[in-house]
Parts: sequence; C-alpha cells; structure tokens
Amino acid sequence: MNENIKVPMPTLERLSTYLRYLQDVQARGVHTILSADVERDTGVNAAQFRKDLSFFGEFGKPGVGYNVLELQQRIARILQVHREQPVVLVGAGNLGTALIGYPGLRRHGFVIAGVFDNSPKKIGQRLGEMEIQDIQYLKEGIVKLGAKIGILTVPASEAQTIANTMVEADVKGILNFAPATLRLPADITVRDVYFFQELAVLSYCVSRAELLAERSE
Amino acid sequence: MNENIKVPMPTLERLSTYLRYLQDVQARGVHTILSADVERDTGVNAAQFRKDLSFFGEFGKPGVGYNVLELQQRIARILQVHREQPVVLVGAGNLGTALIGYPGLRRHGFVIAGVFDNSPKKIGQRLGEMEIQDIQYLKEGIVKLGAKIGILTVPASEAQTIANTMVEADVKGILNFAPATLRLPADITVRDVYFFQELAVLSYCVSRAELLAERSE
DNA sequence: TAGATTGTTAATCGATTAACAATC
DNA sequence: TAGATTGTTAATCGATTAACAATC
Repeated sequence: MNENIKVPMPTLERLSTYLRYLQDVQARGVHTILSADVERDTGVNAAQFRKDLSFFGEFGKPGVGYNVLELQQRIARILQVHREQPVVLVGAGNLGTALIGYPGLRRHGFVIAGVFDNSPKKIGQRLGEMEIQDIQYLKEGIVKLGAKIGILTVPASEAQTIANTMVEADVKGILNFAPATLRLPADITVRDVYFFQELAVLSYCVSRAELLAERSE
Repeated sequence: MNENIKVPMPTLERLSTYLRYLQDVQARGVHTILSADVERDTGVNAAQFRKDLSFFGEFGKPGVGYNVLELQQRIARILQVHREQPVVLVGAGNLGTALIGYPGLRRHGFVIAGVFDNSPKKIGQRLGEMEIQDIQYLKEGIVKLGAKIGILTVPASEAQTIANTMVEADVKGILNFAPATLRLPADITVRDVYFFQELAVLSYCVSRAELLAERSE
C-alpha cells in the first residue's frame, strides 16, 4: 500500500459493491469470507477483489480469508460512510422528492440536511421533515450546514449556475441528475446519473440481441 | 466499419452524450460541427469521438466536419431511440413514481406502457395516465405490451424474482435500481443504477480532497 | 489547387487477471 | 508441518489518444 497512490475509479466503484455484499453475508451470520466467495457471489474476479483492497492496506489472513465485520468497517471508513454526513439537495421536483423519501440514503449515512428550489410555489412547503428553502439562500445554507456533497435535480438549463454556487459554498462533490455537462474546477468531483443514457444503452443492446436472434433462425 | 464488431461499452455510453450535445447545438441553430467542437464542449477527446463513430460507419466529410441533423438522426437510429418504445416498470414506490413523472423519458422515445406492484393498497390506483396492475399478471402484461425493456424499482429482496419473470416474458434489457446483483442469462443486458455507490464515490473523493487541502496548509 | 478535417492505424496508457511467493 | 489463501508481481487485455494518409 502507498498513501499517495491514485486509486482507479473502477476500484472505487467496486468498494460499495463489496460493502453491500459484506452486509448481505453478515446478515446471513457468516463471519469469514474468501476472495473466491466474492467472485462466486458478485461476479467480481477474485484477484480483482484482492487487488482493489491492496490499494488501501492488508485486510485478510493468508490461508484463512477475511473477517466480515472488520472488512466491512474498514471499507465503510475508507468511503467515509461510517458516520452521518450532511448533503444538500437542489431541485424539489419529482426526482428530488423521490430521493428525499428514499430511506436507503440515510441508512448509508447520507443525511439530506437541506432542500432548495426556485419555485415560489414550493418555497416554504414542507417535504418530509424539511422545509423547502429559497434557492437565493443556497450559498449561506450550504455553508451553515457544512455540506460538502450536493445533489442536483434541476433542469439542465439551471444546472451549471447552481453547481457554481455550490462550489462557492465549498461543496467538493456533486451528484448530477441534470442532463448537462458541468464545467467545474478540477478538484471538484462530479458523478453524472443520466437515465436516458442507461436506457439508450439498453435499447441498443436489445435491438442488437434481436438482430442476432433473427439471424440464427 | 464492420457489421459484426463488438462495440466497447464506453463507446456506447458516449453515444447518448453525443446525441445530447447535437440536440444542444441544433437548438442553437448550428448546422455543422467538427470533432474539435465536441472536445471543447463535452470534454470527450476529438480522436475518441471519431473513433467511436467509426464503429458504425462514416459520418463526416474530411475538411468540412459533420452535419448536425444527419449525425443526430443516425445516432438516434443506432440507439433505436428514433421511435417510441414500450417499457414496463415494476415497483410503484417513490422512485418508480418519479420516473413515471419524468418527462425526459417519453421525450426520448421511452414510453412507460405498464406499471406493476404487489401492494394491494397500490393495485388499481391511478398513476399518471396509468393504472397500477397486480404483479401477478406481470408476465402476461409484458407479453401483451411487447416490452423488451423493464425498469426495476423494487426492494432488493424481490429484484431477482421479478427479473426472472421479466426474462420469461422476453424482456432483453433491465434497468435495475434495486441494490442487488441480478443473476440472469448472458444474453440479457442489465444496467445497474445505484445511488449509494455514486454518493460513496463522492464521499471518498471529498474526504481525500480535504486531506490534501489540509496537508498543503 | 491548397487548406482543413476526417477515418484509421499505431503507440500509449491503464485496468484486469493469471501466477506465485509470502504467510497464516 | 502441510494445506490453503492472501498480497503482489508480471502478463494480458482493452481502451484512449496521437499521428497521418485519405479525402473533401
């Protein structure tokens, strides 16, 4: 392991898969797992799993395997999901509302601590336990909450401006649901979730599968 | 170009980015673009863009560039999003409801043609223009609609069973929002959308950025 | 034609996986 | 100790990008 090594993004993405898997096996009362188990149950190659972990230290015992609870706790700590973390959400439309109502986020340590919108109709209304705030106060609001992560569920046309405000308020990571390419400083991490892209990929693969099926008839 | 060549997944994923970009520039009244424009505006390397397209044929004129409208139409056709396509949704919870209310999907050709749930409370209720149907009739429903794409917004514990039913009904692609690893035949395409993973990656990157910031203080 | 940009080949880069020495 | 599995190195595989001949 090396403190300063750059961790590949695919490795980072797999960490949460491992975490989920560890929670599953723990719920089943299993205390020790092997990298071979991970491969069998998640589809991730066993060497891949060991290599991924090696970026962060040593986690297993040769000849024995991995302690489920310990591995779980250490991965949670690496991802900083071992404690609650305030997150700000901008855009109280359908999707934003769904995310607030999604219990999975809080269960994983992400607390939506503030909700903002620009619609006079929505401002002041309650949404779950929160009151929708005027986007005009976004910057102060984020600073006060100390949120370093923002969720963007606004129309594409507003995404860049709001993202800029978030960055001014010292947000360092943005989960972007708006179908827009955000231009932000290099030290800001952006994750795009783009439903149309997912469906378009499916659409391509499905049509290709049908083509191949026809051909073999 | 070669009819039988396997298109890399990253290429496929970028196609919808290109499509979005082309719609943007078309709305601005631009008729021709260069691969260099794509790089400037989307961040995708110009050679990457040209290489991606080369899997599907020739699209531009050397010395001139690409016709926006033509390129748009041809990519839409490759992705099979040039015409409406029925999609079935299972799980009428918060997220499912949000997706049904999301106008972006229909605008891109994906019509949610059937909604299913297992909750007696929900079955029979209206949701948008549709009535929530009993999941018991899922298989027949999918066959009747002719849906080849399914959206799964159910709890993880039910995901595998429902996915199996979808496949029995000849669904070929599944957009899976359930935090579960689906085990399906190799010819079925699955795209996982996993919010916690996205947030966990952000969480890691944010904490790392803060670490580096502290060190340089 | 001269200038410009494509499509494609070749070089580079990075991620995955196989193999094995270290170690429990 | 013998057997088993890890952590890590080396080999493979695939994707990105630079370079350039083809072509408008």
